[in-house]
Amino acid sequence: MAAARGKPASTPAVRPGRIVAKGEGAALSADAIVDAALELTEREGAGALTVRRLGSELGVDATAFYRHFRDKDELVLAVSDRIIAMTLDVVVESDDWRETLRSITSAAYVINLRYPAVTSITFARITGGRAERAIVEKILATISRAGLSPAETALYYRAIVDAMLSLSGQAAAVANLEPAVRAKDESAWTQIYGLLSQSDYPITGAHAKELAALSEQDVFETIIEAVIEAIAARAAATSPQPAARKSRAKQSSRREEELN
Amino acid sequence: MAAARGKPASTPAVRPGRIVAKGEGAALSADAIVDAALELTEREGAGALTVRRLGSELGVDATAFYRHFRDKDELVLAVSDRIIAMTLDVVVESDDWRETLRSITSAAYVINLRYPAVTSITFARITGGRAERAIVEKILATISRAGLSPAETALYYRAIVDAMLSLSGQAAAVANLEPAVRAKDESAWTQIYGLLSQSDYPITGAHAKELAALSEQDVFETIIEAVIEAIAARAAATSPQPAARKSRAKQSSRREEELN
DNA sequence: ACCTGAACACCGTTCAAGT
DNA sequence: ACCTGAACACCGTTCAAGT
Repeated sequence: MAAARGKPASTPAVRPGRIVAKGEGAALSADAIVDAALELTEREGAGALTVRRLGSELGVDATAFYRHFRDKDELVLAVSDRIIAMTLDVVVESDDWRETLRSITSAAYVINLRYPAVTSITFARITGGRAERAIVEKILATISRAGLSPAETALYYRAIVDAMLSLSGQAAAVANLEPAVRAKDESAWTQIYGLLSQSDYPITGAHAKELAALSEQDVFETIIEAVIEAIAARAAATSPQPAARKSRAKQSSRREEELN
Repeated sequence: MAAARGKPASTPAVRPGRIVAKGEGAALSADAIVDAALELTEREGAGALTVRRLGSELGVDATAFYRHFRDKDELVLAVSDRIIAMTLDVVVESDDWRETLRSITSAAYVINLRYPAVTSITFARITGGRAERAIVEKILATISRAGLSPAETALYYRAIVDAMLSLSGQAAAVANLEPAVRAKDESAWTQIYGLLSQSDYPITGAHAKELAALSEQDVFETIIEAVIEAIAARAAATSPQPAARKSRAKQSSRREEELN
């Protein structure tokens, strides 16, 4: 809608010629397209992420896109890698590997939900890009500090990452729903499950209020915490220093350093 | 392709008239459309689940569909509820609430993956249907047996269900990829991450072989097991009978009955 | 009461043509 | 070297018309 070719009426001081309405005068490039895709999808939601819409946003024909990306899939993976880069930017490293994992996973969750249109398409994909390689190395290095075997380190790496990505994907899918559909689903615990016959669904009835009160982020953190605890339990069970066994209780992160 | 109107050449003994090629002569109905959607999507994959394709499969005009469902979303939720019913059919109840949760979650995972096209659309949705209400009641009843407070029962219900659904959705999204794209992504641990510079990505290099060897189902079970252990740990920490504290070690399921 | 079929407003993508 | 624009083969959905 904004800068469609042929009606630049609302744009003041339009220069003549072919490449007129291009935002800020930047030349079309892969990076400029990724920028526009991020900005457009955050501003207008999942429905706006089309090749045609991107073209009109950048003031070029829709098909100019194919000069810079093989197809839409390649663009979406590039955008995803940029989102991972943003995640890495806000991660806080800690001496405690548990705290570092919490920082990485919650940063990923929050930032993925700023871009649900992209997240819902890429949460089961591999970008292979620079940021993805960096976050893989960082998560593996963090889990390695717990002291598991290589096979268990790999298994729990995947457990953490798949939980983080799949729950982000699920929350993103909810965010992408049309508002009316989303409202219907979100009110289910009070509007559907809260009104069921107590004799047919007694346990549901007994928990409907508590279920309605939960936030998606609480659930996310509960699952991540369960996986972190599983790593700690495995580490304690296989630790070469039996003295470290009783680190179950909360201690100051100073004390944890000895384990890393 | 199969029973498209106008070329019933391959179908023998075709009756004349308007409602000719309708499969098995059954009248068009919501149930028949759900049947056809399940069968079609399992046989031909995600791309086949369109209103037009469903019409030609059933030997009717594509838009006849709108006589029985408000829109495609309503159909997809009805199909999803049928998939939940299939899951309930294979669940094995155990005296041990942990075993019952394992049975429910792994049944859901396996059956969801038989219908990835539907699962990838519905894994973040609420059907509100009969089967969904039954599985909600069953999972809540099972977790209740662990002896948590109502608030914690609700929290861990959501943790188990969200993990189960979101990981099913992620695996389904992978299954829906075009074969070439899927093969590229699945070979990433050997083709991309296995070939990185050892000096830039030392930890990744040290774990690439182990990462490539993991199956998605192993990861699924690891996450579910972590949540089950978290429930058991909370139950042990808040148990009214301190004698039950040492139920950590594996015991015969006979003994567990006392806790339920 | 139920089904048909033309039509609408979209998609991603290809390709010959322009500059 | 890069962009244009017509065209292709699709989508979900609406609606007046048929039986």
